[in-house]
Amino acid sequence: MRDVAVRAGVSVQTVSNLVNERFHLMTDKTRARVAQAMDELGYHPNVAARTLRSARTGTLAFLIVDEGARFLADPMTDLVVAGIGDVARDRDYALLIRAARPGPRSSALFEPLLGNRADAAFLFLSGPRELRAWYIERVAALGFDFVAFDHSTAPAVNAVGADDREGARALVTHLIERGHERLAFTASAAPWPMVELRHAGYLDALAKAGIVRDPALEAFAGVWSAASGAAVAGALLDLPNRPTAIVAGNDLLALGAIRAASERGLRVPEDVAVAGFDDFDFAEFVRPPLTTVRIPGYELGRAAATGLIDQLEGRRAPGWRVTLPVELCLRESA
Amino acid sequence: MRDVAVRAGVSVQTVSNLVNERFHLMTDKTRARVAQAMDELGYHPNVAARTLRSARTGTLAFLIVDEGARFLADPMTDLVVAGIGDVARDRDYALLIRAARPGPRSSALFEPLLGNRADAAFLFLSGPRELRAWYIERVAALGFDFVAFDHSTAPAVNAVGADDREGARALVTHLIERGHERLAFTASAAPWPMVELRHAGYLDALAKAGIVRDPALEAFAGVWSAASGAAVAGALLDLPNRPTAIVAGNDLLALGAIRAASERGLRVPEDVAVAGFDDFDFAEFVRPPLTTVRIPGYELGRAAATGLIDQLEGRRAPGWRVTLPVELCLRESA
DNA sequence: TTGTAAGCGTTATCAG
DNA sequence: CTGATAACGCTTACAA
Repeated sequence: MRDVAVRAGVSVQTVSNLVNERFHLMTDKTRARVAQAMDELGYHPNVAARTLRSARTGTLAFLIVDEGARFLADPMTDLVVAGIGDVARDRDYALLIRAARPGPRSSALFEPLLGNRADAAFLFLSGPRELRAWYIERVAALGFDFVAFDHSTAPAVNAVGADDREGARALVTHLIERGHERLAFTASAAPWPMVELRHAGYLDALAKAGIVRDPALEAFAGVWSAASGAAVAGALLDLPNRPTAIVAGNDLLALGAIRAASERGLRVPEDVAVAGFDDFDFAEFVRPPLTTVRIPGYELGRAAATGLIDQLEGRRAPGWRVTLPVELCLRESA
Repeated sequence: MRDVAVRAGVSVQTVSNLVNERFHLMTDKTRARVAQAMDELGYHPNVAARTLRSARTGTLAFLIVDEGARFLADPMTDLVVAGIGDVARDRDYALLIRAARPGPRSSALFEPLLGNRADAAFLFLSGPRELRAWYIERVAALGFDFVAFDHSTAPAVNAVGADDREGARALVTHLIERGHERLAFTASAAPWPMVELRHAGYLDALAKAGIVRDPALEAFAGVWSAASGAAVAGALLDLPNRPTAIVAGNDLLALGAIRAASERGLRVPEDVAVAGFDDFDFAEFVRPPLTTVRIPGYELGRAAATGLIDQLEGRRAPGWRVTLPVELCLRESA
């Protein structure tokens, strides 16, 4: 920066002013001269120095607690990150991604915040509810701005989520209206906030229809993959009194369930109905096309990023929440 | 850090030494005392200050040039990023993601590097070959360490890729052996290095079998989605002399092609064979199960990250390349 | 409108 | 082994 100042024959102060778009503090001529000098020298401001001085990084951290090693291989996670990424880019923020396992309580997840690498954070948490709560309390206690993708938090916490519970309710009610009475629910072993909501909605619908809940039909096992879904659904279908409908925690699991059914010579949806959640790109194109609940992951990411940046820039007061509607996609599988 | 030093009754220098694991520069007793002081004060090193002083960020940038707004919604991209992310985490690097559109040549993509936000970069480029080459030359000229996911580069450039060409050759040869002579090839409108290789392999196999290439059967249109794949494949299937096999640029496109076929009352694979690339999670579970070429995206990411970090840490000389084998997955669709 | 100088929290140098 | 001191490149008072 000093070089630029020298070359343009001004003070570093003026160069700094230009970089920070305080144009009213200089004549147009000066501005042009400095701009030219910056160009000629290929000058680029040093983010570290700026951060050190201003305690502002221009970076947002996406903090994820996930069981799997390949956490970014999950389609829903990706959709959310994509939404955040687009907004961040448009509003000139960088995005830093950091993952931790849902193991022992540790602040390692917050390194980007603690080390002054990021101004604020997105919390995408899985694991037991108390552990999630601990993370949220911790980051709040540290005084950072953040938003959680978790509606089961204190109202003061910024939160973004979809109406998974209502979606599950609608889906299961639909199945019940189609005459199903033995409805299974499957999800991964690792707890996720949205899955808890889906499960709650499932129970809501059963209760409302007066169907007694059968724990044998609720399986929380494996991971979020089609292969895992096939194994879990297979076990359910091998039950002496097998379910007539399987509500899978997401579309990948549903895909596995369809496979498990066909391996057993069962037709979908005639012998067993299968439904999923998320409406991933492939859902409409598999056979039979998947009945599912569309979760607007990309839009969730956008909403979270917009809210957080607004708050950082003083345009929104903390304590906001966003709940996005979901859409029941009735296709052929259920 | 000064607070810690005061509390422990040592100099800041000693604290710095501890933080940087130069344990031989202090007695065990000092070390314990400083560690305790750090703990009590909840001290955390400031990354900006360290970066400013040491010109090292501990951050790697993933730079992607992609047409789509939702660039992170692409499964292959995600797999690669997941592989990078895991290695980065294990070796204590943060990952910064930055995207740009393949529009006018601009250095905006390199902001993380130029602004000293990252030490090195992964280049995941799409777009016309000259544009990709321009980006690579540019970042090389700027003197940063980087690795490209692109084998069509000068040998001095670090590159990581899969053997897409050989995979395509094997796949198409298989189809030809099954008696197909009218083989279509589809891909998105936006060029990608790996797709160029797949297309080249397709042409290799045709040439070897003495089949004359028919440009009418090669469609580069739309985006990487099942819906887009259905449209493109549909057009091909409506041709007066329609192909008997469709080699889709990836599995999503293949899924769309299967849908397009079934909409036209064509059976897969009896009336038209369909094959894809990538072997996404769902490929094995759709109906009919997809014949595809497995591209080890996650492993590509790991290889790139491992190589780049090794190089940064002086354990590998620049100019390395990694080519990972692919696997032909013969299932029922072709 | 421009210039000067202090200081952000580290690390490196060099003397004790 | 420890302590003082000078950078790193920028922002921000405050002075001119």
